[in-house]
Amino acid sequence: MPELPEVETIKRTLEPKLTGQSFTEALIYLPTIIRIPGIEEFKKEIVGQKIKSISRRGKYLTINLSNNLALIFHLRMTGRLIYCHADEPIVKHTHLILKLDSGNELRFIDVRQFGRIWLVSVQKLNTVSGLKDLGPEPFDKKFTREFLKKELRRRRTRIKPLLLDQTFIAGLGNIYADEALHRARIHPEKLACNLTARETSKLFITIREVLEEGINNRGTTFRDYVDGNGQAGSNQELLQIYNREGQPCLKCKTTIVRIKISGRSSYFCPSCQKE
DNA sequence: CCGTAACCCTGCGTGC
DNA sequence: TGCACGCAGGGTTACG
Repeated sequence: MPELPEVETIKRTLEPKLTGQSFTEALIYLPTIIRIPGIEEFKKEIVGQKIKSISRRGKYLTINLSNNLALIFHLRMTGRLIYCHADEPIVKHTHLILKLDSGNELRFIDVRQFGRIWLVSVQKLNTVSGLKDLGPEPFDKKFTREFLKKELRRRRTRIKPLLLDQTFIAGLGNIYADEALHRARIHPEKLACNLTARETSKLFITIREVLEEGINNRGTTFRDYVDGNGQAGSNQELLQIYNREGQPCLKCKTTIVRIKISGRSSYFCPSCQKE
C-alpha cells in the first residue's frame, strides 16, 4: 500500500531517470484508470511533452510536464510505476505504457485496478479528486505541534480514522498510522479531543518518526509495493505493530490485537495502548 | 460533524 | 483438486 514513504521513494527513484526526457507514445490497455481526459485526448496531449520535474503531495505523484501540464498518479493499494527498458517483458496487469525518447518506458501496473491517473493543465489541478482538499504535509512547516493540538481538541472522532483522513493530514495510511499510535502509546479508538497534551506532543513526534524511517528504509513491501526501479523496500522488517496480530508486543510481550475501526484493520497492543 | 457501509477489483486463504 | 466464499484495502460517495 503506497503511503507517503512509498510514494516519496518512487518519486526519488524516478526523478533522476525521467527528468529531461520526452514522451513519444502512450499505450493504454485499461482506459478506466485514466480519469481525465478521454483516452484519445490523453494520447494526443502527452506525446511530445518533456518532463520537467516530479513532485509528491500526500500520496499523489505528479510528473510536471512542459506547457504547464501535470500527469498525476494515485497508486491506491496495488499500483506500481516502473521505469524500465522497452525490452522488458510486459507483466500481467500492465494498464499503461508511456514510451520515452531514450528507448525506455514508464509503466503503470495495478492488480486491483484502483489506481487513478489524470492529465490536466496546472490551472485545473482542482479537478483532480482529493488533491485540493489534502491536509498539511507532515514535514511541512505548517504542520506544527500547535496545529495538531488545536485540531485534535475540536474533533470528536476517534484518533485512528482521523489520521487516515487525508483532508486532516496528508500521506498517512493504515501501516504508518498504526505504527505512530503504537509508538505514542495511544489507543486507536481514543477520541481525538480526549488526547492529553503529552499524548498529542508524542504523536506529533512519532508521526514524523515513522514516516522518516519509512523513507530511509525505502518503503514497506508486503506484497505489491516496489520503487520506480522495481525494487522492494525493507521497512516491513522494522514494523512494531502492523500485521502482527497474535504476536507478542516487542515492548511488553503482550499479544497484539487486531480490531476493525470504520471498516479498517487496526493493530494495537492492549497494554501499551490503553483507552 | 460523525459513523457506517457500499463500491471499485483481484488474489489468496479457508472450508467443504 | 476444485469450487464457493469472504476478506483485504484507499478513497469517494451516499445516507442516517
